[in-house]
Amino acid sequence: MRIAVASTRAGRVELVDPDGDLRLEVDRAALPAEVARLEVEVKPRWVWRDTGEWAPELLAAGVRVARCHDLRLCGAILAASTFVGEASTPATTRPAWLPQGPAEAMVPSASGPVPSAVQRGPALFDLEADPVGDVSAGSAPRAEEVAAEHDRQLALVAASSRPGALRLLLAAESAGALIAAELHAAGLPWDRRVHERVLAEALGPRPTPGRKPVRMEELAEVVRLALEAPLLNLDSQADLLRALRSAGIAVDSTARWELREHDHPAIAPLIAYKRLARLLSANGWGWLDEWIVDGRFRSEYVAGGTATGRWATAGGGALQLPKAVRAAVAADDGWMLVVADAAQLEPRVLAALARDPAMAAAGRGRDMYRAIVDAGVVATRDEAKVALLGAMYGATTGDSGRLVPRLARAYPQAMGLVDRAARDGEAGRAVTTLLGRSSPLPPARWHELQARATQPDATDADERRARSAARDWGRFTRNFVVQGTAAEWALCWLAGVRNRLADLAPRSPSRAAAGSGPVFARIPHLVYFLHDELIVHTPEELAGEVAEAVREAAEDAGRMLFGDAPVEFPLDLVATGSYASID
DNA sequence: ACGATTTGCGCC
DNA sequence: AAAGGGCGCAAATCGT
Repeated sequence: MRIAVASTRAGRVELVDPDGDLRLEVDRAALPAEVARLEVEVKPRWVWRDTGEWAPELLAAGVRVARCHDLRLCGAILAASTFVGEASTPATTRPAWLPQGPAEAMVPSASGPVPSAVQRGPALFDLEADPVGDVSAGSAPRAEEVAAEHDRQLALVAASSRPGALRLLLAAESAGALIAAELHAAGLPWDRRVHERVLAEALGPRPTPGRKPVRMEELAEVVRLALEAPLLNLDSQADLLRALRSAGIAVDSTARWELREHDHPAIAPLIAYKRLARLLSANGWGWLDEWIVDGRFRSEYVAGGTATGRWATAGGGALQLPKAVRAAVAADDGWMLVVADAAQLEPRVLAALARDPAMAAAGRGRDMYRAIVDAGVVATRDEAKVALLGAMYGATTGDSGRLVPRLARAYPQAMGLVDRAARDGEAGRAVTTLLGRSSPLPPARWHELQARATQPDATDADERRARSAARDWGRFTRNFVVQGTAAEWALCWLAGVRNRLADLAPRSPSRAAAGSGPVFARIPHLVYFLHDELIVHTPEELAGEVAEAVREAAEDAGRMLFGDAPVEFPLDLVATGSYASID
């Protein structure tokens, strides 16, 4: 059973089962209680325009739903998917109240979510996104319209070339939207004192506003002496670059990887300075004050926020937590963190996706890179890693590029798959993940470049530019199929973990997690997700069962995507008090 | 003065 | 070992 949810012009909420006779209208304040009742009585799939419009207030009121269909996210997938036939009639047009185009970010506003003004294309060099017209989401839909749009999307799936795959993808994507809201509501448990200790050890005591930490001042002075530039401001890269050059260090940028190549007494302290400056500006005391409230870090997760289906975040940088501060992620008293990540996920996904028997054999054990060495393809584990990453990212030069051909001989099917994806991209065609998420098409500017290169009066420079842009886009599509399919595996894993945790829930532990909000205070709950890694915060007596649930969900995900393909997806998994880095 | 762009770097 | 894919964020710099 499904229930369409929509707000009325009078600010009330309609709940409609379009296939039955359920039809309710309630005050917004009464919504959580009504949803909770229906969740118990009929356990429907909730159908709504945007999970972000509804889930937060439900969670704040202590109500969680099991399943939903997010029309915005699913509509974006279907609009782009090559699994969906071209024969779209006027009757299958997306409604005005759903944003057009793939995966625009929706930003909250007073009148409800609206699409952000800019539609960002992939961040590929200087290619600009297509200009986008009026993308106003229009007024809020009525429940009948929500249900009709759901019907339209289901019909597209049914008429597609791979209905089963798309159904799984849409379910996983919608589950992801719920989980994103739940991660925000629960928050990541954070020990401010541990974080402050990390900062003090690295930077010295917290400086007064406007001053730099003493460790940074000391290092800056060493650099100035070594460069004989007594007044140099290290924070100005232009000044810094000039100073480096007049000290005889031939660099084209102040980037660390380039600095590292040079031997000069200023280099080591400069790199140390930059490391501290980064820690201070990204995760220093200011960040603590802004983001840690009541012992929780509440980032906003953006499910489906990137072209490949990986998530993004808005604010707080939750997906870029430096290893140095992860020790501050600490379970509440009486609770534990179950930390799990999928080891070598992307190469395993490639092996399974391509059904490459030789690479799958390497992907059967715990260490795929070691297995590639044992198979005699390359000499060292490092080479195996670099070669495999190079194959997936499209490396052509350097050691990585040099090793790729050996990989191609050993694993022709796997390399064939990514090479084909690259050729499709170079030709301006979309590529598609296992479950049906398709890559965006290159922007108009890209096509102009290609067209110009074929003109009779095209210059060498025109051709060079066009070829370079084509190859850039080919590297994007090459990586897209692997990264996107890995994101699908991870989403299925995450959704599976969520479902299994819900089954563990009824037994309540003795101690409540005080900062986790009304829904999660007494039950194991997800608190973090990072592409191929997740954390569950759990009462300690349930940690063993949670770990088992996480493992089972990973096995399920492998089967759901790849059936009996002989590739394993082993987890690195620990139950611990803190997320302190172990490697 | 202020918004947009660039640079550098954190994560996967 | 090399500088290949996807992101977000902060600060400096550029452009108006």
